[in-house]
Amino acid sequence: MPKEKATRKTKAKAVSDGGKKKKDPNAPKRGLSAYMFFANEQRDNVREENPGISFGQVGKVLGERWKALNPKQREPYEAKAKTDKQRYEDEKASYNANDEEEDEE
DNA sequence: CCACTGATTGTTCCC
DNA sequence: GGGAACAATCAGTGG
Repeated sequence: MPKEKATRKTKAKAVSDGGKKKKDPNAPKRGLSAYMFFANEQRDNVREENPGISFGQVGKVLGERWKALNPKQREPYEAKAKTDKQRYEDEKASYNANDEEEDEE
């Protein structure tokens, strides 16, 4: 097998009830992924080139196109993802700061 | 120290 | 509103 990530759709039910990776209290939801931004733009383009296609096809072609793109093409998307990540960092910072003390609300 | 795994995010589709 | 294929990503925990 080339590469089968058995680590997918984990949200199904990570650990039964062990409670190993306790979710963060404030959970600074990470920034979006490059794919998220890519989909935001391509979603329009893809649907335009494939009028009347179902989500199943859209999602698939979307992923294929994404990989079909060159690193330089993903640059703008990765750049956005990076920007979002920075936002996430800010949340993480506040989340960490809150951990110490500081009570705003 | 390194690896993995779990959690998250956004799109569209239909119920 | 949510679940599901599509991909990325990152932080925390374990050995």
